[in-house]
Amino acid sequence: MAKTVGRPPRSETDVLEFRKKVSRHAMALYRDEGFEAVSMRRLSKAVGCAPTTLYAHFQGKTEILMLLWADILAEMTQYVQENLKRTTEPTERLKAAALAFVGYWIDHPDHFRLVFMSNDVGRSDVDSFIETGDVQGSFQIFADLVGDLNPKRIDVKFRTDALVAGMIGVALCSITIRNYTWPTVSMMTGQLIAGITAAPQKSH
Amino acid sequence: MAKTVGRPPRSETDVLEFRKKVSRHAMALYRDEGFEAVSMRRLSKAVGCAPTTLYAHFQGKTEILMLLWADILAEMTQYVQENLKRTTEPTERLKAAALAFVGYWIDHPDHFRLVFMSNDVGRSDVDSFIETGDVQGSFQIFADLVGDLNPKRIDVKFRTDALVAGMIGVALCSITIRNYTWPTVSMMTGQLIAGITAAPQKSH
DNA sequence: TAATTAATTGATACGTGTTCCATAAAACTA
DNA sequence: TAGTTTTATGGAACACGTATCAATTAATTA
Repeated sequence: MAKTVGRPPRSETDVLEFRKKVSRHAMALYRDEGFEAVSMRRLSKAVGCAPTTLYAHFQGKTEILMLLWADILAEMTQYVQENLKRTTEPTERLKAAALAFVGYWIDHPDHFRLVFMSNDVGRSDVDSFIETGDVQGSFQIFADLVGDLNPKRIDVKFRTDALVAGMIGVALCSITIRNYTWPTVSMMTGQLIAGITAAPQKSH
Repeated sequence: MAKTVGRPPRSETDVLEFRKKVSRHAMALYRDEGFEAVSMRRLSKAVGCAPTTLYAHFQGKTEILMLLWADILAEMTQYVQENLKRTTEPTERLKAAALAFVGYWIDHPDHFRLVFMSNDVGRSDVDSFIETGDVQGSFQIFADLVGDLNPKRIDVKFRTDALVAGMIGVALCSITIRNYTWPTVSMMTGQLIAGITAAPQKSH
């Protein structure tokens, strides 16, 4: 850790600054011209650096795409909260939140594909991202709502996780298998929530 | 429809034969060397035709990949049925089936990615495939099990679809978000099934 | 056999993610 | 200033999906 001869490594702030810059341009490209527009070559041109430089700062394209996740999840979270204020009854609030959650993804299928269907996600990438507060925060709403629903607060985390996974599945099916006549989102989320309010399972 | 001069179009059997041939080689490539190995150039080499010929027979790579779906779904269906025979009690049978379903995908994440996470699926492709009996048959098991569970046979289709979507979501989350400590598959599927056995929802 | 129509081929092209490597620039210490 | 170390750059390369288009082969009827 002693001072060494030569050019010092990138300062912490420099690294963050560059990543933020890339994030901004990637988001602009994605927003303005869609998913296919955000390629390494085009992105590097927008940022003003060489394509290879991106690989010096990121492990690959996936790590860059994850920068967009935070924005999308934030937008989704806000949408859910907006459609939440209507009622105060716990079950109705949870129902409204679930409907908004699934509805958001169905209304923005490209966002869903970007976040949940990027095929080549290396495990380590996702891991580090999940530990960021962004994701946890996005799903904390549902933990709160489930907690309100179940005052005894038994298995709140487990039940919330199962609900979230189920909702993601409903969105996935509705988005990718369009021709099949799925039940309404309302019915499917209703059934998911019914699973939560059911009697506690016997542990085994 | 009158006889015309010149070379006639491909006969029905020729078309089917070629598609079957491509299917076999694609499956072999995928089984032996993994997903990345099945590329248009390599596949055409294996089949013994020019790469462009594949585009004369198929709309694109996605349509070829869907040939693999049938095999995978058949394998999955068989696995579910094998893990089904143990018990005769309806709820336990459904639980075992759900566990096997999700377990299969978790044990074969590459297959899951291939079937449910191929990103560029054109809608028409999927539509035509879904109408094939293969898919319907793969999920008919669950419709039967749900039917057995609920003798009154109310909303069997709706409840089954919601269950399937939920299970796919559980698999998706467990596969792609590895670092997060999800509840056990048993707990999550148990909650999904609890949603089915719950009292009928009020229609609205 | 000659004419005609469909199927197939080969070549070429574009943009893609990614990697390697040699070189240049930058930023620091001695 | 000279030396050293890191970062950035440019260029090339590889295989990929996909498209176009002219040339060729094949199969049929007149």
